[in-house]
Amino acid sequence: MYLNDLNDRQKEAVLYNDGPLLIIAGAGAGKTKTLTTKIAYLIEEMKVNTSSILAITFTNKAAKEMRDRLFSQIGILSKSLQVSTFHSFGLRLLKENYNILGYKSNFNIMDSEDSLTIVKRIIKEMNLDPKQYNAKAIRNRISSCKNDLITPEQYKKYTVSDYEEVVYNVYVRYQKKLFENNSVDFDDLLILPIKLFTEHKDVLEKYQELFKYVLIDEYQDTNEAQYTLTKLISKKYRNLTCVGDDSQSIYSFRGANYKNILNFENDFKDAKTILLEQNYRSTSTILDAANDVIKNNKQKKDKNLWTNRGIGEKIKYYKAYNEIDEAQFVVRNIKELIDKDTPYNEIAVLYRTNAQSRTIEEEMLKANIPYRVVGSFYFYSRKEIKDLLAYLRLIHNSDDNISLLRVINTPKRGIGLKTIDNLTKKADELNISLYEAIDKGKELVFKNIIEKLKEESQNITLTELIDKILNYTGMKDELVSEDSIESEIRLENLEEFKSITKTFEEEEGIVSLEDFLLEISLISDVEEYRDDPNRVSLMTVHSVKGLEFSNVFVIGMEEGIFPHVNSLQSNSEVEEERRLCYVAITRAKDNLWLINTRSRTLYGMTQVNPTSRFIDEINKDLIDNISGNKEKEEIKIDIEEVFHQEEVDYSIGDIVYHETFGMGKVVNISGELMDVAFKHPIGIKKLMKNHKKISKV
DNA sequence: AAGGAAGACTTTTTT
DNA sequence: AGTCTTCCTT
Repeated sequence: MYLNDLNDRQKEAVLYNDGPLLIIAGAGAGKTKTLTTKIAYLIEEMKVNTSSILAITFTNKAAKEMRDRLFSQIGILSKSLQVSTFHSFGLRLLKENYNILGYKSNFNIMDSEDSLTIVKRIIKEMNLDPKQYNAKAIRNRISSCKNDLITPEQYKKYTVSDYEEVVYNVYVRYQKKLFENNSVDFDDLLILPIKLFTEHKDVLEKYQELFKYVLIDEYQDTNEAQYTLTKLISKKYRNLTCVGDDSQSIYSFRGANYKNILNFENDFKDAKTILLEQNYRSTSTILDAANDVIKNNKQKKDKNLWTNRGIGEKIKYYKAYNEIDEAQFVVRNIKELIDKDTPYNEIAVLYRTNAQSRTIEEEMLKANIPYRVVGSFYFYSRKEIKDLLAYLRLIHNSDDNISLLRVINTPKRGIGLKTIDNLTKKADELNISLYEAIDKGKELVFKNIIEKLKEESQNITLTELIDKILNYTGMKDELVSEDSIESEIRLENLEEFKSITKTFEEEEGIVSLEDFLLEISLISDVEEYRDDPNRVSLMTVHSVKGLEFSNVFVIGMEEGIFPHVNSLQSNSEVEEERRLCYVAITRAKDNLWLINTRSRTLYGMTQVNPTSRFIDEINKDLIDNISGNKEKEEIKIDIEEVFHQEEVDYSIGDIVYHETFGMGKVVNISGELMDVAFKHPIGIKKLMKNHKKISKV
């Protein structure tokens, strides 16, 4: 039976079911396979009820992957398993217990963009200088607090500066506002269940009894809130299996703490640990390169990954002239692969930042290669989609002030700032929602449209409702009459959205607006609905985790891109970038290309970046340089061209001269970078200390 | 209140 | 570079 497909270690992991178990699994060591086999074993051999099993992954993609595998292993039975991300599990708990927590059944989930809007409004309301108090920074801070389970009151105890005092006040208002809007944010999906469990022991016990077996994937990426939730739910039966790899921890910016792995044995004294070290994915060349890179990290648990797949091809390194050349090189090579009948879904292009996808996309379009950009921000963040969603939300929950403000004048209805001001005042006075406050004028016309939609929504499907929204609100007319290429794309996107709701309806039977809105807010990636394998994948290194491809191109292997500039100041952040690089390399089964450019235009500035340190860390014998034979020398020359030979020592207050920006003053120094203040309109610039363009005066 | 122009601002990663 | 903001004119 299926156990025969496993190696001894994996088998051991499947068969051990007496208490806490930690599986440390290197990349490609059959982590997911082990987990799914374990679940199959629990169900088929140990006769555990499917509803007693809780399997948690980190991303939707990973959850889908696990569901698919389980389906092929145990068939239809897998459909009744709870396999979800932490956030969607939190959502389930919230749906089942919202009243205990004081929410109404039609609560809604705010995404991070909505959160930002709220923070911006609060900053305005408090009459703060938005330059001094950056909304994004404050939102991130609030989010970190929440993920670390720090309440506003606890935060207040540690405030030392005026700035933090302000953050505290914003935090308090933010929470209040969310609650008033009957809304929760992403972080609440973790925090509220914890609150529920700690304040209502009976509820906790119910769920502990329900989920006798808990399995967590990508354990290295759990943050404090997730860890606490895990501990709470598995405390009674202690059948907790965590799988992870500290070398692949790449979410510390979200509060993930890979030390949760290192601490597992402390937290669960009788825990058993099993190491999976055989890699089934990559050639030894690729694996050696990955090991070469990761061994430069000081913080890690020692593992010895090995493979018997043979040496395979060398890693191909190419230094392009610029980012267009880089993209053309990639496309050229993809074409060659396709000519050799390589399936599209065995090819991936990986990059550090989303902004890099654009050039590749353009070249792919030109070359007529079908591709998909996997990742967030692609679809759901489009204006027309967000507008439509806001209408849906407003129909479902008219207390949702944020959505109302978004669409009350979209398309234009002649409702301006003044009207909204009056409305806000009235709503504040009477302590009612903006929607309720409407009783006259053009805004009443708007309200009537919503009322009509509300009424009609009772008897029609979601897809039909969307059609009505597009018609009644004038969204469609506006786009049709605009008659531009842009408006056409927007219309297409709306059609696409309808096909999503249709799929939703077909898969789930009839879907309520409520269920749809909650589900959709946790899914950032429209690709999850399209299952077309005949396309090349373009994605960030973060979103590729857990996937594998026969052929992998990693672009932008430059200092400042990968590792990213913002990480260069701190050792621990560079180590995280290195883990990220490790993830990128280990996605490749057979062929790996590492690519960078001599010069790159990004965000409107052309920069010349040195080759990524990660390339230098790889043993040269593993790499075949195909940029022409001048390679490494040339890279050296590049560095000499751009940087001073010797370190120049700066201190704050020094006057410097920059060839482009002129005279400036050093205002801050951190590591290899410094902030230099130049005259208006240049302002403060972050610069590399020993760049040739700068000299000390 | 709307539309357009100029100016400012941001540019890591995800649920 | 592209997007978002703000200000000015109509």
